[in-house]
Amino acid sequence: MVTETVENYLKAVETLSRQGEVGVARLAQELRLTKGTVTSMVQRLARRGLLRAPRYGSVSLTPLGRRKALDVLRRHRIIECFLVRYIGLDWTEVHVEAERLEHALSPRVLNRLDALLGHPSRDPHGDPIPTARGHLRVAKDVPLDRLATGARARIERVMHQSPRFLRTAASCGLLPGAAVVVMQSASGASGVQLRIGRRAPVRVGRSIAQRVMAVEVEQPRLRRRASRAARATDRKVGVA
Amino acid sequence: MVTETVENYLKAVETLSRQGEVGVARLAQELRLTKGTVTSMVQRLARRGLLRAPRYGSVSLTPLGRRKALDVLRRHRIIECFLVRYIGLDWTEVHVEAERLEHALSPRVLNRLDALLGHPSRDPHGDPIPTARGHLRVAKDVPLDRLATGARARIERVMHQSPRFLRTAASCGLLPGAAVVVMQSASGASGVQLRIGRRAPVRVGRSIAQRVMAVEVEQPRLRRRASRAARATDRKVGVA
DNA sequence: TCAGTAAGTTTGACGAGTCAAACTTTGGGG
DNA sequence: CCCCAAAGTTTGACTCGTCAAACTTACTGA
Ligand SMILES: [Mn+2]
Ligand SMILES: [Mn+2]
Ligand SMILES: [Mn+2]
Ligand SMILES: [Mn+2]
Repeated sequence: MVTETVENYLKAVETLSRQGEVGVARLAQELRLTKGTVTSMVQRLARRGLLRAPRYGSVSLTPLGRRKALDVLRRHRIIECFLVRYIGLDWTEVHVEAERLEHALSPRVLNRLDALLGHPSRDPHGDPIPTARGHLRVAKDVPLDRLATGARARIERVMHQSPRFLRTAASCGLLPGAAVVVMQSASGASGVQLRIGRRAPVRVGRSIAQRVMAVEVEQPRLRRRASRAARATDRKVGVA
Repeated sequence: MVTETVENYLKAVETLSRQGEVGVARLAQELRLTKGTVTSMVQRLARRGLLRAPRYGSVSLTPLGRRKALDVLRRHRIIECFLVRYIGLDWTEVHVEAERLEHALSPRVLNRLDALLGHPSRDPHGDPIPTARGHLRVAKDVPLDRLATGARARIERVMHQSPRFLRTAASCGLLPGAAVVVMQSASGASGVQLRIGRRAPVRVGRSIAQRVMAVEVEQPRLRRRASRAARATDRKVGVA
């Protein structure tokens, strides 16, 4: 039986592994546990065939483990969509709620929810939702601080789940779907200067710019409508 | 911290205590655990001030324990309403789903859900929903096998959660809100003969009649509209 | 009245999940 | 090349929730 705890470990390995090696220390930090605890748990999961855990090496998911991790991730993100759309929660707060509900949702209910939402492909933060068959689309977006001066781009996702961070991002219009123009690209520690939508240009610090992902837009002068999701969120957050 | 396990114990004590003494054996049966396990758990909960557990006596809830039990029950029943109304699950199946979700719902989400549903006072089985302040209305309904011949009544609730049982009840029209006339009252083991709605009279066995609760209707000839809940359920179950 | 049975308790054991603290390995800077 | 801090592991202990099996108490009905 896969407990809530096990699901959380697997999900953590999956998400951390998208940004480099997954060490015990990193996992321990993510899960807010001690290193010793993580070492022993990781060894047990390896014995169960869910992880590979070479001694002193980087932890990785087996196909089975990955499958289960993506199942959890799918539940998590579909729940987030649902909480925003039907329950009326703010996108800055849904993460914690989903963190608990993701373990209590039967396949039945999940499927109904998915259908009710029209089979969404992204959650409110712009993160892709794994398919029911366990496939996760790889995003080819880039953090704002890698964009060159003059680039035009569309915000794809806002990484990092803390409400503090998300509120800050939202307050300057950095929401999935928003259009941005880079007035002055990031250099040193000074951050990046942006025009977001039709707002006055603002300077965005490195720590934020690193965590907001965007894709460059090819046809900049062609006026595009913001996506439905972006407009809905705008209303919710009170963006003009 | 109140774990899922503890919540289940408290809820079980609360519901069982409405039908007599709550002994360890009865609790063990309800929770599908051994007597020994229940004894020790019940003693721990007593130490925590949630239960009273006199040696060899009947278990009961302290005010604190009762409060927590009713909170869980409230969550359970609101979730059931939600699953029927928004997710489209059948009333015969919502119980198991709610059994897991009831432990994962934050007060925030619960309140939104409650509002979304228009603050329902009963769940799909007709069971009353405790208020947010922890008050549970006492029902003065009576099982079908206590009704006299000629009595006219309205079904209030169908006790017992097994899908098998609920499907059987539904198949002969015994749903909350349905109108019944007692053609022949229960006697011996023979069950009761009923006219349910406008259907042809049927004989309902004791085991069923004992678990379907009804209230006598004063003005039998005054044609009353079925409650909204009853009609919704009728559609779902395919009742004419 | 008292024997048999149902109800309740105790005991000893276990797996999951966790921590603190001591210990070992690894890898990069001097 | 070597040292040492960071990363990883081990050890010993603890709580929670559970079981099986032996034991004790209470009640019922003959
Ligand atoms: Mn979680
Ligand atoms: Mn998300
Ligand atoms: Mn439950
Ligand atoms: Mn119910």
